[in-house]
Amino acid sequence: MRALKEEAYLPVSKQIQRPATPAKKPKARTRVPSEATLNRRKRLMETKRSAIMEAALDVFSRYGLHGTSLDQVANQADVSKTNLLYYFASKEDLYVNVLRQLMDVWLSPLKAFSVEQDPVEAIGDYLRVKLELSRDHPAESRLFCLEVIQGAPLLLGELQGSLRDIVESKVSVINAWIEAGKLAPIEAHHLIFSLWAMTQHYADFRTQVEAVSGRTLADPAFFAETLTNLKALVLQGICPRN
Amino acid sequence: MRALKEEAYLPVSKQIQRPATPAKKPKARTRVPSEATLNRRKRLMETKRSAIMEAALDVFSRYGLHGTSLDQVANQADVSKTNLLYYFASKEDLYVNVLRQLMDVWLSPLKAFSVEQDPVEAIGDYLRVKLELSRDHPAESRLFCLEVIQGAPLLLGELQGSLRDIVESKVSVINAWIEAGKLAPIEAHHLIFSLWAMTQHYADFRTQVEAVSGRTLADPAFFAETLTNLKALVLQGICPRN
DNA sequence: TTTAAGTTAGACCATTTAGTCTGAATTAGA
DNA sequence: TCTAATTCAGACTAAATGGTCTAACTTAAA
Repeated sequence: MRALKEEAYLPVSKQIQRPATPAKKPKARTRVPSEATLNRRKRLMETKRSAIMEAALDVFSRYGLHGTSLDQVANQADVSKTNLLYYFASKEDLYVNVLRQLMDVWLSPLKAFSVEQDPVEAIGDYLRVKLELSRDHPAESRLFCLEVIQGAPLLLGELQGSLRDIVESKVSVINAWIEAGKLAPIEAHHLIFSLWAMTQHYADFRTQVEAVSGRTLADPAFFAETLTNLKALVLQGICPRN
Repeated sequence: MRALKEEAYLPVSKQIQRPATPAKKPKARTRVPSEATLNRRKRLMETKRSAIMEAALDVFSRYGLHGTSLDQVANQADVSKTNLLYYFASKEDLYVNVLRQLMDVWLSPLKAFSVEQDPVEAIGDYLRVKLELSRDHPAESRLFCLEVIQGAPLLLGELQGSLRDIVESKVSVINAWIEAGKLAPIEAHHLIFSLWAMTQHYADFRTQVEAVSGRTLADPAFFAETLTNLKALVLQGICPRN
């Protein structure tokens, strides 16, 4: 939601404002807005910007980049197309911005893993948090999936960079757990992939899950049942113990 | 690949051929093609039809329905656009045909489950077969995923019908295994969802898997490693035994 | 050779849609 | 009140594209 490079996103007119020389001709009474004013303005615009991006996320995640028109997004955001293009240079620009914002939300839960934790608890928590994301942010999950399926042309850098880095660091954590005898030996990458797959499945394949089982994560009982079963599967497996 | 209602797909000109009265005026020397001729023709056309559908699958799975143009498909299939539209009434028609064909391939492995089998073996085999599908038919996996993500407007009937039926019957099998003490108690639907998710992940998120791990299922060593780990995870879980 | 189906290139049309431009209305700070 | 940023409706352009149509060419069976 945050984490954007200051005014990088502001419309051109805004960007070139505030000349380098603070007050060239103070006596001339040319309107030089105060800091406070600029900040308020900035906040307002950021709010609207966010609203547009939220609408875009919703529509893009349902119809894909090419299946979505700017008019659709503008309608959904309750904004004129002209105004939309005042905030974003192009459809691709909007799409990229939505995707980048998404990555932040999407990858943060993994960062929680640390060697000091009890692995059973850590992984149980991770399943819960990811499943909550699937329940509360299905659009993010689906759009991410859509993008990756199509080769992630716009995210490849992120995937090979920050994602890969964070995964590697967590692989180390998992390996440490295994060496300490707290976890059965398993290749950590595959464990992570499986955790992702199992939890995101309930968002991405929600239609199929609902068609087959008649239920969704929105149903609290189903959510609890799902979490319990995923934990049992991952932690205990399906072969009876003793 | 098969299973289409006889001539249902043939171009109009073909369909209204062969008048009900077999040989109204035999002496008139009007060309009435022999059975053999018609069959050969039909085979040839079916081959070409398949080639077009294969090309379509490839392109659709990469760019989605809306991201794909008929020209792209025609080029990929090495056929003129006119010819393509001679075989398929419209882009949607082509798309639907590709999807339907896909479902057959996609759902067959699950049918193998039966109560008589040893569950460990059956589920291990299932993981292997599904992982092979992810390796050998990634386009099918991705297109299916794309369609389901977007609400499966064209497959919803199938999902609620034949898919649901087959899942229910396999749920019974799994429950029987559990009651026989051969499997730890787990909700069968979730087990099935997890098996799907874990295996298809390697096709659908192949880009991400490759970005993070640097490897794909095309690498035999990676395939074997993946299968071993998925089996271990599902069967034994990650908590150390004894 | 004749014929009909299959095939093609390419012109063509209609629609959608990304993006531009204009001119006016609105808002809010100075 | 005055000004500049913001917002809007709507006309407009340019490109892409689904789909039609035609006229010619190919193929293979009769």
